[in-house]
Amino acid sequence: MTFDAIDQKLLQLLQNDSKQTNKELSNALNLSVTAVFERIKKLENNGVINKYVALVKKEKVDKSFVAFCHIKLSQHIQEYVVQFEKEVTNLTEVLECHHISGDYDYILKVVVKDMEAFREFMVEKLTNINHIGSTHSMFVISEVKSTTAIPI
Amino acid sequence: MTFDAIDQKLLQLLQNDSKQTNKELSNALNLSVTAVFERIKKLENNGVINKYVALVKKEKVDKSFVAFCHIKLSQHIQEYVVQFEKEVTNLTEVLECHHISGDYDYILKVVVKDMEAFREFMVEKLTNINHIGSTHSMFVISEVKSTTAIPI
DNA sequence: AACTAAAACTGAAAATTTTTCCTTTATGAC
DNA sequence: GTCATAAAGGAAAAATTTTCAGTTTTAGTT
Repeated sequence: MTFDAIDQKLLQLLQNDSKQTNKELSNALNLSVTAVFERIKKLENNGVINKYVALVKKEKVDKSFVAFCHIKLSQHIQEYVVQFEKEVTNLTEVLECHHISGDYDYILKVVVKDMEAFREFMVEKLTNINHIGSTHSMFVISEVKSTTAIPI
Repeated sequence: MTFDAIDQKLLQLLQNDSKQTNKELSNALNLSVTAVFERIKKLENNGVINKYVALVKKEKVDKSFVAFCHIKLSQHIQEYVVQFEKEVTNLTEVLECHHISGDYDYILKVVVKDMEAFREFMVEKLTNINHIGSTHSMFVISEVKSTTAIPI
């Protein structure tokens, strides 16, 4: 699909606050409520808007510790790759897993309570997955920026 | 604040789909609509729920290229740190910036159109920021898992 | 320039949801 | 048992979403 300037603005607004009413959006965009409604539905139907979610502040739910883990597989057999990706996806502590270029195969973003919980996660969950060759972890000292808003 | 099992379930539900009506949530939780409403308001007021956002599929807005950039500052003077963090925060292509332990000072998640756009981003924006010592980029080959839902 | 079809817009009405208000229930302290 | 507090439920009110019918705009064709 194709976006005009209004769609772009609308996506920006919704990426920052999806609880705005169509009336508020219609004011911001100088459109009628119905026009806003229809544009949003179109963006949803075309899969541009994927889902709507509540973002939880991790400190408030006692998950303040964030780490990035690099992982290398022992061998790059397809079977191993598929199994690793499946198992890592099932770990709720792993918010993100990306297959990347470079020295390591994957980078994971892991969220847990504290360093001790991270140790447990590594020992009991992550390294229990088969075919992991080596890992290298980096700990987040402070979160400088974190947004879900894709530039549009 | 303190969470009971219902709050936890509620947060899980809202982290996965914030567009569910209170009636749907009340069914899932075996509660009245009002009770759900009040629990949500409490979670919002206590800052547990930070915001509600629309998640956009990056492929649909022509931002399919994701890279992680490691950055080392030339010197760790506070002034340099503050300035770097401020400037990097203003770059819309940078969705995340974390100050981390390890060989590098920061890790960034960058979203752009393609490799060519990434090159431009590096040359014209990122390395224009003062006090950057060195960088090292890793490109995402495939996104194995990506969620905003913190385990609760 | 006039015509047509499609897309986008508008305002009003209908349907649904959110929010308020008041009553009831459960829990723990005295 | 009584009181105080917190959580829950139901019903009504307020607000929002969604539908609908009709109009305007746009783009392409003749």
